[in-house]
Amino acid sequence: MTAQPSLGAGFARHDHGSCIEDSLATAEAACAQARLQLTPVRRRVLEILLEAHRAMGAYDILERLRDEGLGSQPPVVYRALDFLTANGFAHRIERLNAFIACAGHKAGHAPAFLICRVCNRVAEAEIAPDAGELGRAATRAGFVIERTVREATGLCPACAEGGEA
Amino acid sequence: MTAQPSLGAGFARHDHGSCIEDSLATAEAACAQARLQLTPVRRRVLEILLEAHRAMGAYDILERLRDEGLGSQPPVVYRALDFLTANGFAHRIERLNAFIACAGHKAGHAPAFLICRVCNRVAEAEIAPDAGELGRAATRAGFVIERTVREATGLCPACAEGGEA
DNA sequence: GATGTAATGTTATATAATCACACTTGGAGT
DNA sequence: ACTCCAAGTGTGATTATATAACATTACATC
Repeated sequence: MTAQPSLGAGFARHDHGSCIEDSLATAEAACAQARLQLTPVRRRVLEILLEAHRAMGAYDILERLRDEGLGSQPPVVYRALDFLTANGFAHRIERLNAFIACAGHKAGHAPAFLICRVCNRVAEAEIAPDAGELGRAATRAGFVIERTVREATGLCPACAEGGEA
Repeated sequence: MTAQPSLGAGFARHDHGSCIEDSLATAEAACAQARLQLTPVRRRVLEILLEAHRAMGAYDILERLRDEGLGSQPPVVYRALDFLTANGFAHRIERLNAFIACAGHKAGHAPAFLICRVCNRVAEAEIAPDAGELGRAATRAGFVIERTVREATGLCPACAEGGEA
């Protein structure tokens, strides 16, 4: 879980600098709208996730915060991450016990993730909440879905092409 | 993660005693076939999972093993779980950091899970490997899927009916 | 019976997450 | 201005989950 420079969402290159600013601005607007407080710690954690543009472990983030004097104990980062994930600004990747900034932020969406096991980059894909066989299976079983986890591990285009494994 | 008596797969009642025996027999046959060793520890861990018939944490299982003198340190249970999951006899539920016996065991299947957040029971549903939007998203992105995680959290029929939350 | 491989035993440690409680701050009501 | 409350933060300790590293055993094969 080392921090490295990165390419983009969907494994495609894009204008990274502006995407950070845009996302932050969107988050700020959304918070103002919903009377949520994007406090310094919360804002900085989101920013760190946006800059990394890949999944980061809570303790990796904490290390950065510590360097910057913004907090030094685990609860600091976990509280910020709780806030960010609860409000859709970031997502938890269960498979990695890690977190990633939300790409796109449409309210109430059900994201799916493609995780490259080599370069560790993560792409986010939008998916209808109860779509697909998971939803059908739930209906069949009389199960009420509240949240879904859809994560695929494998090889991203770049890593699949180069020496894979 | 306390062990409790339970009902069944798919949240439906079924003959539990025989389902344990059947699954164990199937596992034994499969191991014999594939020249895999279903050693005492491995067999017992599978049995524990089958009896619980719900997701169990590794340390819950370890506690049982310890009581029975079958092993007392974490690596014991993790190695057994690695074996069982690698060979399709059990599955890891990422969302819960827990494990569950496989219901059905068809080779090379891609299971999905319905997890009740109240009673903690888990139902397993069979799903085509790259089916659905996750597969389509991967194709679009040029991503090679090796493994998928599909887990839905919510309310099982019984808990949805009674006082939910 | 020497050798190789798979499995197990055991100690220590790494990694992830939460609890519990004190403190600060900024607004609402008076 | 004062009190109160709620949200957020600081901090130390603890719990939960998982792996590393290395010694030992068990068994098959030659």
